[in-house]
Formats: sequence, C-alpha cells, structure tokens
Amino acid sequence: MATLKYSRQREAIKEYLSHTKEHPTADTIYMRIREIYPNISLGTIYRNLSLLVEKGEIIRINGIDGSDHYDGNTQKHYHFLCKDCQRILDLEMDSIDHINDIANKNFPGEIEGHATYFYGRCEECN
Amino acid sequence: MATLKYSRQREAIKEYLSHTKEHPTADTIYMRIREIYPNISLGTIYRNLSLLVEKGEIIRINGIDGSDHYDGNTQKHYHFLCKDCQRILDLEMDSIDHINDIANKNFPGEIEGHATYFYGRCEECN
DNA sequence: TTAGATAATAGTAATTATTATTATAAACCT
DNA sequence: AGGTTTATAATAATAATTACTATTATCTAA
Repeated sequence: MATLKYSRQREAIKEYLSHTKEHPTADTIYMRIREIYPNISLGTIYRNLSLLVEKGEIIRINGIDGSDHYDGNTQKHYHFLCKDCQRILDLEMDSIDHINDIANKNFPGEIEGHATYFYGRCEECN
Repeated sequence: MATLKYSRQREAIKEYLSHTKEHPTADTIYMRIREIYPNISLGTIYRNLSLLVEKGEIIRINGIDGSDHYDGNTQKHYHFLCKDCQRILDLEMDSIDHINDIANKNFPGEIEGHATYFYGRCEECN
C-alpha cells in the first residue's frame, strides 16, 4: 500500500476528535474544521475519517441513527444513546463478552463478536 | 389518530413478511410484492412498513448495514449477521437483559435497554 | 347501493448521507 | 529546486429514504 502523505487537514480532524467527548458526525466535524480551514471539502472529511478508521486511530460508530458518528477514544468501550437529547455518551463498564458464548450455545455457526449500544435517559435529561 | 384503512398492498407486505425467514430490505420486499401488484410504488412499501412497525406487527432491524431490514417475527429475539454471505439469521438464545444492569453500574443516567446483534460465520459458510 | 368523505396509492420529486471524479495544490524525495 | 506522487477542493453521482400530489380505493351512513 502506498505511503500516507501528511496533511494538516487530516491532522486537524484527528486533533479535534482526540479532544472532544462528543461523538460527532462527519457533518459536525466538517463545520468544526471549517473554522480552521474555511475551504476544506466535505469529501476530504469523509476520506480522512475513513483513513483514520483504517489506521485504527479513531472509531466509527454506526447503526445508532441515520449517520455515522466518530470517536477519538480507541479503547474498547460501549456507547449510550440518550433518547431525549440524542447525545452519545461513553460507558465505563465491565466486559460483556460472555454474551458471545450465550449466543453461540444453540447456534451452529461461529460467533466472532457483537455490536451493542445501550439507550435510555442520561443524567441531565432525567 | 385517524383510523387505518384496509389496503391489500399492506396486507400483502405483512403476509410476505410473516412467511419468510429472510430479513428483507424495503427494496427486496418491493421486488417480491411487485410480482403480485406489478405497479405498487416503493413509497407505498416504505409507508406501510413504517405503519406496520408502529403497530408492532413487524420489526425493523437497523444498524446492520446501509439499509433497514424487516422481520415478521415480532417475538423478542436477537440477530446474527454472517460476514461472508451477509445473511441475517435469527438466534434462539437465553436472555442477556442483565447486561443492562452491568452497564448501569457506573452510569448516572437510566439505561432502558440495548440494541445488539452478533456477527461471525454462519454454518454454511464455515 | 350508492354518494360523499377520507385515507391510500402510484408516480415522481426532493432530501440526506455518502462515495466517486477530476483538475489543481501540497508534500515528499533526490 | 525539480519531478513525482498523493491530497485537496469542488462538484457530480449514488443509494436509501421521505415528501408531494393527483387519482383511486375503502369506508360510512342514508
């Protein structure tokens, strides 16, 4: 594979994601980075997000709503979706990897993993 | 809310979903129903799928890939996605609702539930 | 049963999120 | 610095879904 050339646009995206606790969409990231690079293109955002996900430097969260969200925290963790304010929060919790074994009990195939998020009301909306 | 008027198109969608073990997308359903009602509109498919989901007569599976899938089996169950053949299969398994409590342990908000699917290789692809 | 009211449909346009294309600009190498 | 290559901005294209509207089907009650 070709070597990845430096770009300040990509660096700014990575930097922004590593400092926010929000879990922004591509569009939100676009608006934020545009404050620094006013004529950055949405295509650049999408391409670099995919590159960073491939390199394992950020995480893509999908399936929570219509659009993908991104997370600078690459440590394995679960997410919580508040049904009121729609925010995505990080969950610090014990492993639940044993659910793979529960699922595999009566299943003839091979379960490699699971995709899970939790939902409810966050502290502030409660 | 206004009363729901009968329509044979909606009935055909419900009927098809109750007899298939596939977990078709709106587009697949569209192709199947068109065999019976050749000029059914895709908009009709989408609108009726949403109505049936609201009435609790079918289930919408989202977050597995780009498009939503639908399931005529309304009993609570989990799904498995084969990474090889991309099929969605039903899982018969014990409850894992206790993961809500695990998630709630260090969380200040209120966890109401979780959305989970499992992935790996199905029997036939193994 | 049939006329009037209302909801559903087909056909089409619009929207949203994302990916593809391409000419120009920035980064890298020697 | 000059040449090569990758990245970018700008835009077009795509895919899934929702919105709109004139016509048709269903329902209701006389």
